[in-house]
Amino acid sequence: MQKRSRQRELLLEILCGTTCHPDADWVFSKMREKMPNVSLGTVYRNLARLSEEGVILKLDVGQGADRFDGCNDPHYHLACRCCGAVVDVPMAYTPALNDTAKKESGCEIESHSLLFFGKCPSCTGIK
Amino acid sequence: MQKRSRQRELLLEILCGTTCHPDADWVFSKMREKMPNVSLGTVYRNLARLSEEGVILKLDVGQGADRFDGCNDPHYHLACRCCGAVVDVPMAYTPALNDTAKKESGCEIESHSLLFFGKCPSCTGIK
DNA sequence: TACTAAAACAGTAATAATTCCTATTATTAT
DNA sequence: ATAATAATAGGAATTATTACTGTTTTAGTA
Repeated sequence: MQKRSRQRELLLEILCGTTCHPDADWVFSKMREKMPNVSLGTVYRNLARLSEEGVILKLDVGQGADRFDGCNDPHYHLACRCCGAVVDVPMAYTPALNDTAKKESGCEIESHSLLFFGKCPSCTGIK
Repeated sequence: MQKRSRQRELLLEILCGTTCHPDADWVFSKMREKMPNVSLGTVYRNLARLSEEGVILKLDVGQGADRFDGCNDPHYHLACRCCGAVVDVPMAYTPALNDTAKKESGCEIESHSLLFFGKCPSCTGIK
């Protein structure tokens, strides 16, 4: 039987209160500000659980730690190669890509992830 | 000044001789069969170098070790959630996705990676 | 409110994947 | 052949994450 925990609720509040797509360590620091004894294991365990439940999204951006997104509508992201930021890309989510892949390959396709690499709004134009 | 090495040449020969999208450790084992003293550091260093040079592709499949592909034409992959295999998805590479993302976000987009999750041909139909 | 079962936690150890370091070896230009 | 330096082998170190264990918290029940 599933039980609530103050730790998980705080985690979700913090994650939903930012748009920075943080990693586990950032969430851990933020949680420590309000709950000084929370442990990193708890952060990882709850991030894993919430993403398995579909409450949050887990983003693998190809290098460094996994990032998480409190907004769970499927959508796409850009990883900035200048500053490392991960930002939302406001283009339509395209489930039809799954159908195309299925038709071409004959495989059962369940989902996809599309990640762009480039420069985020604040780095665009520099370097 | 860049120098050739027998290690790097063997690595490339092995990677181009398989379609299994192996990880560093698999490449290391195969190399050891022909070159028993090769070190894992050398494998990692050359995989990184060759992928930076664009000679091979580095694939991040969301869990476990990075995978590598000796075929460097941009193309898409499926990660099988049953057996862990990574297989090519024979659908057209779509650079237009970059243009769409650019138009919608105003960001500079350099590239994208599209990864499907589902079942590979040998696992399709089971479970 | 008190009691109990088990879910969740804190703190720590362990693991997996990868990178870094240093002395030695191999490659290439002369 | 010699010299300069790129690359290596082997191992240590780092990073991100997971696993373990004894304690605390939660929630159902009396």
